[in-house]
Amino acid sequence: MARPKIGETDRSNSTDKVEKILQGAMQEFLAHGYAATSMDKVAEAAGVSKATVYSHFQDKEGLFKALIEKLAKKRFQKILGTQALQGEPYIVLRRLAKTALHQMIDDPEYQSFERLLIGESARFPGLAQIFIGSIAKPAIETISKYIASRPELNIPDPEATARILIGSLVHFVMTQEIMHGKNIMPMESDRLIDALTHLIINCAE
Amino acid sequence: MARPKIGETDRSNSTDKVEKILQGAMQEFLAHGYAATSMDKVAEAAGVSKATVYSHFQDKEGLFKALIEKLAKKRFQKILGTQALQGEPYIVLRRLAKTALHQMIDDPEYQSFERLLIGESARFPGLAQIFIGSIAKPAIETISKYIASRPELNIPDPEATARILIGSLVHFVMTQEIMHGKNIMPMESDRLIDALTHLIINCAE
DNA sequence: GTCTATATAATGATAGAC
DNA sequence: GTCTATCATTATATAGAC
Repeated sequence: MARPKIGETDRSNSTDKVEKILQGAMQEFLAHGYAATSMDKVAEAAGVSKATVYSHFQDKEGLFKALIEKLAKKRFQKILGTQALQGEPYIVLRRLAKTALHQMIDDPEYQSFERLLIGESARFPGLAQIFIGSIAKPAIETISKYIASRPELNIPDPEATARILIGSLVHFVMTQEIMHGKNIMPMESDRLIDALTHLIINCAE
Repeated sequence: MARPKIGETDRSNSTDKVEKILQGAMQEFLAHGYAATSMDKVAEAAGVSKATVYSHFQDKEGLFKALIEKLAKKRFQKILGTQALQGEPYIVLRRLAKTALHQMIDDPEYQSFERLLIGESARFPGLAQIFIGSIAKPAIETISKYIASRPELNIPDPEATARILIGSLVHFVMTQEIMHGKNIMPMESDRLIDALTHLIINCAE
């Protein structure tokens, strides 16, 4: 709604529409990007009229920002819901890499989200930064702390090494899936995982 | 260059227009993306009329594809023009990483190109594949061969390791520059280079 | 080959009925 | 709050003059 008042009891009717609009917006923006998505299509996908969309969101840009922030929060929950990082590095790092890789590969929504954020990162730098701050940064910090907690790994810069780990995985999904390179330069994901764990673990020896 | 046709007069004028159109298209598409770029703006940026644009390119999609293919070729030249990979791994890998990283960081056109290709990789999968085949694949192959040529590195899977190297560098530029994360999670590029060379070199010991 | 002018369609956003 | 109907603008693409 346009002006929420303090202490106002939410009308569930209205909240439902907002949710439907965000659902429709997600479908359209993720499929076609920002500029190629029309408010008519959003309204149609949401099952409401266009005027209703404009009664809940100021304009196209406002709707887009609200959607991206919602999706970033959702991803944040999904990723931080992974298993706690503790135990033998060989086990933990392999499981971490395998889990993260397959979560990205098996999730078309994640891939569309990446396309959208990167594609619009010039027009909406603040939204890309929300993604960085709420997803990439905590992920790197978590891994960095784990690496630092295992002195037997003998890694002088845990944070930089965490970036190498994450960067390798994300870029693998970027080339193979998001940019459709898996038929042009195929590689089993296990080979990447093996090579990564080899680099990180065997360095200590 | 252009194929000379019998009886054609004034062909250099026409070729000039094509070049001007592609220049204008580059400026607009790189700045605003595919959908948000109008043929009017392309014509204006190129200094020609819109009808002239349509006389040389079938439609917006055709112009876009021609531009991306041209840019991919240009990048291909630019990247393969790097120094030959031979010599001591510590020297070669550090120089490679440093050069590649700064070429990407100091090149806004590259960053816009990445935004464009990834953002449009759902609508134009073939164009993303051209990029993969003409840039990412040869780069990985070159590094892979170098790694394989140095058995003292003791790396069991050179190709997967080459992907880790490239992936770390590209993803670093992706988060820091393209997605504007350098103020949110800052890191000196030298730290990444140090950590990478540490992982790859010290593993052999 | 290149231009000006225009046809046709779609877009973001709003007015007013209920 | 939600809808239908509509406005003003802008888009892709083309016709016809020179």
